[in-house]
Amino acid sequence: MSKSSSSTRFLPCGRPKIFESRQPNQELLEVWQTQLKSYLIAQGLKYTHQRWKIAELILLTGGHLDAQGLVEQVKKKHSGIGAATVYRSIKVLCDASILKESLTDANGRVVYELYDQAHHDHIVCLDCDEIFEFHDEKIELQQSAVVQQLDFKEVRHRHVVYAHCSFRDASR
Amino acid sequence: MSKSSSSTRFLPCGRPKIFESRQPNQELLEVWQTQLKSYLIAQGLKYTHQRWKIAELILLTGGHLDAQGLVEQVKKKHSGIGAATVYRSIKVLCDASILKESLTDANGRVVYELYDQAHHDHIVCLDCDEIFEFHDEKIELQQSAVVQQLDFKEVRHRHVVYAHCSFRDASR
DNA sequence: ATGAATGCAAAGGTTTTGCACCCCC
DNA sequence: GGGGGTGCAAAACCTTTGCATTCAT
Repeated sequence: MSKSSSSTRFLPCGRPKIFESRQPNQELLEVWQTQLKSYLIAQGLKYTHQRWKIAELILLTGGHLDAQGLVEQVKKKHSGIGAATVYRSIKVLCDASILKESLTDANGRVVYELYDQAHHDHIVCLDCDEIFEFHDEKIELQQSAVVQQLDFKEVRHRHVVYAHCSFRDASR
Repeated sequence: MSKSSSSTRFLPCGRPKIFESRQPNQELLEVWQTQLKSYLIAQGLKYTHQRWKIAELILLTGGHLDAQGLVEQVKKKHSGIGAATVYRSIKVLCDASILKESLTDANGRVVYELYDQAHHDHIVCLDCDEIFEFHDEKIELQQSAVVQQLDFKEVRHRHVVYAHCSFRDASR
């Protein structure tokens, strides 16, 4: 199907780009579209062109975006859609379990990502701002133990490591 | 010295208040004042009344404050000091290793805390917004291992658990 | 048809910046 | 005395809100 992945690509920090951003195929897009429609109908809300275009853009991007970044992307591809609609849609998409807040980036902005993923934590590359995911069961278990011992009931957590990339060109 | 700690106090969520906020004594305040002066001199910057008053207020509060909260506290106690100076001072105090960003609270605001502390992570109580600290060596070690294995060099991390308090009044 | 959603613009809230004046060294 | 620091106000940003209009059902 693809003919382009033979040569290795690199991130700005020099790291080989191993993980391609998720590129949902048409089928998957339709699954999500159905999910959005169902949610909206169930809530007595309306399935609008704008809501789907915004969701689609997020799904196709597949990565990590802050609200402002999303506004810009939307403006670029769908100049008719206003910023207010993007902000309002972010909330709807979070409620619809299509989007979720994932972390606060190095600039203090909330970053959103697709909801449709197993829990993971993040590493923010300080050299190229790329966001990587990791999941470690030992950490999760130990965290649960600690929180429980302090008599809390966890709702959610954010574990973000800000780090330099070992691949960074040493001359820089 | 104190005559007040005989009766247990409670946080808004119902949890007994075990940890009193650090109340630096005069001696400690002077240590910090010296540290600030040294830093400023070393950088060719100036030790001003405002910078010290802001630092002192943070030190006396001892807790977790966001920028806006600090502006309000400063306005309350030192009405002559403007908001711009507070924002500018936060940066200076972070550079001087007196303050550091510690976490993002439940409202998405950056919370600052005293730098002069061993590393720890945080639990944000969703019932009363109080911020608790924890430190767990197993988690730290495992995190280092994971990050290293992915070829990153950690600069800092933030591990925040948002949780409900088991002490919360069940009737609420 | 009708109530929700949208786009626009205005308002809100927070943080930064420009500039004249002030004060620490 | 001179250069950084401060206060004020304005600007810059990001996000939310009000309202007339449009659109999905």
